[in-house]
Amino acid sequence: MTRRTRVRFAPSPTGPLHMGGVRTALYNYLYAKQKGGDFIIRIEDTDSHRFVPGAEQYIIEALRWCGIIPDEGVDAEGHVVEEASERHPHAPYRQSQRRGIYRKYAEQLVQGGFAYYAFDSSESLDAERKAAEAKGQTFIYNWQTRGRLRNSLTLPVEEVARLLEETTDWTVRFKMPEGRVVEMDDIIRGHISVDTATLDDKVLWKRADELPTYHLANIVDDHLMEITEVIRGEEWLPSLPLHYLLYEAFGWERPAFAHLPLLLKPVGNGKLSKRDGDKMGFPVFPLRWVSPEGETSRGYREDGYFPEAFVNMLALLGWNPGTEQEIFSMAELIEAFSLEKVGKSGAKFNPEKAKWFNREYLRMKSDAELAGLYSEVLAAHGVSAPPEYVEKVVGVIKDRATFVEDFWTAAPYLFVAPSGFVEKDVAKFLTPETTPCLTEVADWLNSHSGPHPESTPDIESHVRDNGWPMGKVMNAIRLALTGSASGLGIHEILSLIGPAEASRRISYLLNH
RNA sequence: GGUGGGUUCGUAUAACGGCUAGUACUCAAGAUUUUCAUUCUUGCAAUAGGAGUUCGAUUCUCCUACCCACUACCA
Repeated sequence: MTRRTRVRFAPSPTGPLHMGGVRTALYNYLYAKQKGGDFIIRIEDTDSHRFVPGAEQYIIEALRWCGIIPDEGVDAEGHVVEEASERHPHAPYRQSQRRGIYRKYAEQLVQGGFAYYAFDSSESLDAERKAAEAKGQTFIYNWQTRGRLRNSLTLPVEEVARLLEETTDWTVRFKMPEGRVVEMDDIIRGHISVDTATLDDKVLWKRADELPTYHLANIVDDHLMEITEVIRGEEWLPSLPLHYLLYEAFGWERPAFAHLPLLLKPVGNGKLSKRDGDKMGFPVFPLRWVSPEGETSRGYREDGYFPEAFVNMLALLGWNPGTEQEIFSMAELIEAFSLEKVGKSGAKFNPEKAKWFNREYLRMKSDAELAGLYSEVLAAHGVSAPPEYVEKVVGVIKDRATFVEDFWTAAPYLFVAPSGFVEKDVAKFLTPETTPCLTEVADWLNSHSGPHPESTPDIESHVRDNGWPMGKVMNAIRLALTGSASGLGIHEILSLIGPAEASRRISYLLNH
């Protein structure tokens, strides 16, 4: 009998979730949905020192914006569930609120001889590290050193009992075996083997704050929450042997593992970091983030990206369908996704491609939907216009935009008369040759502004019939209508703003 | 330093061990257009290096180089 697929995204609320984290969540989500299983959110806040207020809410909101909705762990209002219910049987989903359950598992490991109590102070361990460093070596708390350190393996039983009772800065450490090769399998990377002699005795539980470290909490909760596949970032690969050993020590069936490649910065080397975005002018976060210190980082949402485009772009960063299809709805992603086709190497994020995706999605949207979005932008610029008019405008300028905001920057003149003119273009097109033509056109347009608004005067034919130089006159007219010699077709502009307004603008330019 | 992972055009990627190494983004050129943009066409551009296995290697093995991650009482 096969178990129901259950995967989890387990972020640590130490700051905003960056796009790499979103991708990890997305892959988990796609996998779960494809298998008809559950996608669970668990908050791994076992480090009280690094807790950042607002981060947890940010993470949930960011996922929600992307359309990544958890089945379990977060309620309909976007709050992390604290009380168990049928839908959320494993509550609470915040590890800090589960602290009571980890200690017994740590004790169980000690009883079984898989772990031990360590009483070394952080100061003494720091001193060990410094001493080793001075000799050009690295201090490792493991089979080589644990025998001379202060722990339940070296201290008398009574002393251990006393310290356990009377002191509060001790920890439980995993007793990493010294001579074993752990054979592991990764869905993406295949077979991996590691010699435990090179590994250290990781801290599993801290008496000081009565909290587990990531490793223990992770394994215990994944087991308790019946997780079937662990899909996480590549940075966890080095601790996979420990996790294998932990499952073994508990005697639990372990989930399958898949370690995702990292997201790299667009230029140079190294993983994508918060600073790259600020430096190179693209967001690394899904949503804008204002740190408790007041520092602001931009977000894809606020930069005008559609969540579908952002998700689509992210999905293809490290995964491909094996076909040449590039545009995928969430439903199509769920259908096509497979961990086997996830790449092994880190992916450099390309901001240009992200824009391309947004442009594609913008074009797929209906004029009506876009008009609704554009109206908000217009309002922000202090402009209001009838919805029918905005929709017509959108239809005309859709192809020149990547973001909704571009509708405005590409053609503000469809709503407001140009307040100034590009001097270079004025010098080039407002010449003794074109001026009389403009004067004539202004009058001609006025004569067409009256009773029949349905038909737009054919200005091109008019210019041709008069035998004027087409390019020069048309550009002079465009200059009058838009403020510069580049932009939409004259006829299109005319059909939108009307002959009367066009005539007015031409007169204005002539008096300029 | 140690351990692990990785390496196909600038970027993302495709290629049962078998066509001239394909596609998309970017870039360049041309066509179309009253301008700009769009659109269309064309082009530039890659298997990190070296051995080995094989009739044949981008693909499998080994070595080297480079890149990345981890090496905390952080996740």
